[in-house]
Amino acid sequence: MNINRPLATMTAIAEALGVSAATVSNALSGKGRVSVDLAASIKAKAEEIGYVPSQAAKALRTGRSGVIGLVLPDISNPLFPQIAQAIEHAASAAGYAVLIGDSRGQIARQTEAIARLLERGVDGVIIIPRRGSRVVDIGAPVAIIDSPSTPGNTVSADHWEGGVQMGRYLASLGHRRVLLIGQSTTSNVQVDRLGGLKAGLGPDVRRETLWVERREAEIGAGQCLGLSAKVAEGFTAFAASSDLLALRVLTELQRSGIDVPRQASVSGFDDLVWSSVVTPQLTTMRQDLDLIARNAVAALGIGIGNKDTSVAAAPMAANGERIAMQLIVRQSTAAPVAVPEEIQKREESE
Amino acid sequence: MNINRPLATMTAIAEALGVSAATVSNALSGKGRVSVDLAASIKAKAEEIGYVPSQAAKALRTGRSGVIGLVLPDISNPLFPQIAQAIEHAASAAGYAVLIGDSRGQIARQTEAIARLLERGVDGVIIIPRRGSRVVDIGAPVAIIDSPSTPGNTVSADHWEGGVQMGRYLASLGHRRVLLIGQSTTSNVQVDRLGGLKAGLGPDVRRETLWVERREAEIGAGQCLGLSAKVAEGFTAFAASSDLLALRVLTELQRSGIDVPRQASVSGFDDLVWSSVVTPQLTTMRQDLDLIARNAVAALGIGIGNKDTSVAAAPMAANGERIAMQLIVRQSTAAPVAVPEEIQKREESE
DNA sequence: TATTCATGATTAATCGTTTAATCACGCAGA
DNA sequence: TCTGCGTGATTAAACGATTAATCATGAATA
Repeated sequence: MNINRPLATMTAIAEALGVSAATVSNALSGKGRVSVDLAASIKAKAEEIGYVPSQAAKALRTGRSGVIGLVLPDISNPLFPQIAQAIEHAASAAGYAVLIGDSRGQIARQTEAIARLLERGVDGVIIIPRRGSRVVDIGAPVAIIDSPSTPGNTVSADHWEGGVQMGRYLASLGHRRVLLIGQSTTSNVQVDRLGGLKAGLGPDVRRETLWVERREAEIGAGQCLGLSAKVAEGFTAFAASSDLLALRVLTELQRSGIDVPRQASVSGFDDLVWSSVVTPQLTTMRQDLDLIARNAVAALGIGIGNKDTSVAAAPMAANGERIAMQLIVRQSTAAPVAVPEEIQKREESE
Repeated sequence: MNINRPLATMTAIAEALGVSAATVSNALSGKGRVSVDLAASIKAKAEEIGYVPSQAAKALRTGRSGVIGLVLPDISNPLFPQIAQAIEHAASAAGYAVLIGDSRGQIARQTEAIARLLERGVDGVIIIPRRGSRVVDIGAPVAIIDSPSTPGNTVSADHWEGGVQMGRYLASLGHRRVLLIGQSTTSNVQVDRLGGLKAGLGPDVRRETLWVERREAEIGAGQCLGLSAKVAEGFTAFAASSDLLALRVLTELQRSGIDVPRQASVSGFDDLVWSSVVTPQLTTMRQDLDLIARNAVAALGIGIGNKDTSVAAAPMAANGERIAMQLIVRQSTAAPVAVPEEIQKREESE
């Protein structure tokens, strides 16, 4: 395009204006002492020749790359696009670029992925750890987005409180028999969400918990979870710990000829992209990912500013910010139809 | 962790062994002339002190950052996780790191996102352009993953041929009345897929095309598409241009009390994560994203090797590799039930 | 007139690698 | 003995920005 692009350096500006490179640097950064008119003409010249600072040189000199790493051990996580977008946005607002760190779904490679990022000279790392895996000290600023109940967590949605909200909402609709559905008990996030749900539903609501991973160990993966039987038992609401699970629940119920939400309500968590395209649209809890991302980046920024990287992680781990979740009511939840008498009786006698 | 980490430089190795830094560089890169035993002891020392080359210094000196940018204009694309993972893997195998470029869903910001990546000194950019947006010459190596029918496309799945496969499969099941469902006519990918579907279904199959975006302009977003009416008309198969659309179709049909696949078959494209968790599991076409990613990175590698970046894009645009798609048959498709007589008659009379 | 001081700009070193150019040295051929 | 050459290593100059230290200049003060 332009032959002078590689020449668009500070020295080039300096030579063109007959000043020293240091002056150019000072003018552009506004740090040293430069007369206003010289600074103006330097900036004009920079603009004119299309000057773009060399990140490599800056990184070499300052020891900061202006890049942070983002590690998502479970990249198949459907929330990934939204998280990545939120982090990228927050990071670029803070002047950072984001490098992808992928551990290819294997927990063991999480450390390896982090190491690769560190070799690339990232100034810090944001990690969304896979279910319960611990992050070792890596000698660099780290922000962990997991769950408030995870030790070392830096910032995350308040999954418990989100569960409470959803639980209260379902109870307020009149549901008195709710099935809580989680994928795995090793996930702090899911445990929190279901725990919150129980608390929110209150003591007057009967509930049962279904852990899909455990059930699948018996019946085989991908099999029906036997939800229509639960409806027959009198369950009127199915609260899943994630939209993915909610989707599974929704389609299984529909397949069994159960009308959602008339005969059974279904709710999820995360507000994934498809939540609003399915019929009926899914009621769910949304995380404020933008806010979470901003906090994570901010926490990192503090750490990066720290000279001593080995202790930088300590002050950050202290905050453990928890971000409120937002209830998104759509079509998959409604008040239950009148409970059949025989079930109501049995329930009372129990 | 170790105070000597910042000291783990080439010069440190050189001093420790009493040789020059140049010799260390030669030994480690295997380029210059170094005696085998000296090289061995240099490598040993490097290992010992935990030497990690400074990417910044290397980038400054060589003019190559070893980083490529990945631009996904529509980051909410549910295929993003898989694409990102594939690209990251292919890139790291080729010695590159991947920087996220996000245009926040806005087509106009695509160029802006690319510019930001370029400022970061990326050696090349992989772009998955949003529906039909053109990529301007950016004076750096670019690989475009879109559709073979897009001018400038570098590598992509053979969406048309994938459509043909799916069409043949549906026809072979015995479907004679198929509804093709796409989101937007501005997407080359979707147009290709539906075009291939038509070709694959052959002349004996009656079909109609539903463009959701167009329909929603009339009925409003998120409304029912009136698919049960189509079933009543005699349509036995619904072939969507993406899994997201297929999911919408599936749930709408189920909501209407239509049994999938007994009364209607549903198929999608992309094999997204949820395809196998819904009930019934979705029949779909899978892209070989790993192969696509490898090709894209390879194409970039060629370009990066080129000194003259302004013409580097030219030889790459020439290949336009198309990667075969793979049919994943699951539960959402089956042979149609016998067609009701009156419909069959009407069809014949038309 | 001599001293101090603020201002504005320059010098030069530095970050860690790469690489072309150079050098020292021993050995074979003339 | 002198020249030429291959081998193994060194020198030194980049790459482009940052920054502490220095310097020149003129105005204000003693």
